[in-house]
Amino acid sequence: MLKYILLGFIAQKPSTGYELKQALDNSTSYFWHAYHSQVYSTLRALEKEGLITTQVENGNHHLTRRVCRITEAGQKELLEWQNDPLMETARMKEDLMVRVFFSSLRDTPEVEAELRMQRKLHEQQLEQYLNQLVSNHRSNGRQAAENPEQDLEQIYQTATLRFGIAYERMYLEWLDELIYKLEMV
Amino acid sequence: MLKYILLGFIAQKPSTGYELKQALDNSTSYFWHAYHSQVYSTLRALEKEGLITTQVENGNHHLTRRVCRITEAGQKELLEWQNDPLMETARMKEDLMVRVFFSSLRDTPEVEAELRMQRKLHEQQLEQYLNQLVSNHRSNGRQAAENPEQDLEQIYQTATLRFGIAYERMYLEWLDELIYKLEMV
DNA sequence: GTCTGCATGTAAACAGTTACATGATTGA
DNA sequence: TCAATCATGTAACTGTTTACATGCAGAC
Repeated sequence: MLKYILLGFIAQKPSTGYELKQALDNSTSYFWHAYHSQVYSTLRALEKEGLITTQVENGNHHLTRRVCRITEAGQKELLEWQNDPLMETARMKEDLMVRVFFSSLRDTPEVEAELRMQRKLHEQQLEQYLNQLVSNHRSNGRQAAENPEQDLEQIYQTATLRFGIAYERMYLEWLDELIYKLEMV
Repeated sequence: MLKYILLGFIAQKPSTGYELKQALDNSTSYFWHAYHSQVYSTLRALEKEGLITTQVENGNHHLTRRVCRITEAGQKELLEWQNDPLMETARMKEDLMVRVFFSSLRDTPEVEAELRMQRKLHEQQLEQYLNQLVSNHRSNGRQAAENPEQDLEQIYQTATLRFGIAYERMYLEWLDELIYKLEMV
């Protein structure tokens, strides 16, 4: 999957591995994550497949940046992937659920403490996403609907961010309900 | 993580790989999934680590079942894992979000069709979880609160199932909202 | 006799994480 | 001078998926 994410970003504009890692952290972190090591090795694989070309450029001073550009084959591959609809749902992997599921032998106060810790983390996550939504809104307002394609890009990118927000809100509600129930026991 | 899930189940009662795979499908599928191949290879690793012992038993006829039992070391390991609280949130990986994020160049009707397909799948998922909730409720009612530990087990297992349900509901709402927005464009 | 369920595994490939490794620039 | 940011990569390991592989029992 990372392959298509990188291809998607590079199709929008030529980028370096470092920039792609930043893009991942800033705009896809609420539905996909990767370490820089995986970014670089996937880029290498993409180049080997002929889907991108890379070129070392000397920026200011002697900073070396390797810029990746999409090839025609890469564009074709991206289109094919986009036109091949998903027929399954993603399988979730949620560490905390595993822990909760097997918590009956643990001391309830310790479980509660863990849940409260998670609550704090998810609260922070939510706040961060909300800030991002506001700043996206501002920058979108500025350069308003120049063409319909840009409009769609905004719709889709906002939609995924809204998913992250909805997820965090659901998570917080779930945590609160469980913490409440445990307090009653 | 699968390691601890298997250890958790085996701690509850000795089980075969086949039974564990079934337990995974029936009761943890909404937060963790594994193929039978991974179950068997993880069991092998667990045995090598001395956390479980396995024993081939002949059931009826000559069906061979390899029953896994937790060792003292295994119990210790499980406890240690339980007492070491999670300090991070799980990183989500959601294939559909990746597709939506990069959908601005696709034909909107095709995106809508894909979203409707996903809607159907998530609806089915939700229905299945709701049925499970009802049947859990029934079997819990029957053998009511004999001891507080069993009570807790019910609370925790119902909580994780409720998480699955809340997730699917949130997902459906999100899909509906996006489909609606795309229809307006 | 064919399909489903029970029951067990191996092997290869792919994806993802952690640790190792380096070095320049900028600002406090 | 110390920390942060920019910038790139490799190596080893672990986790996950897909495909291969087998065989019995019972129902239809």
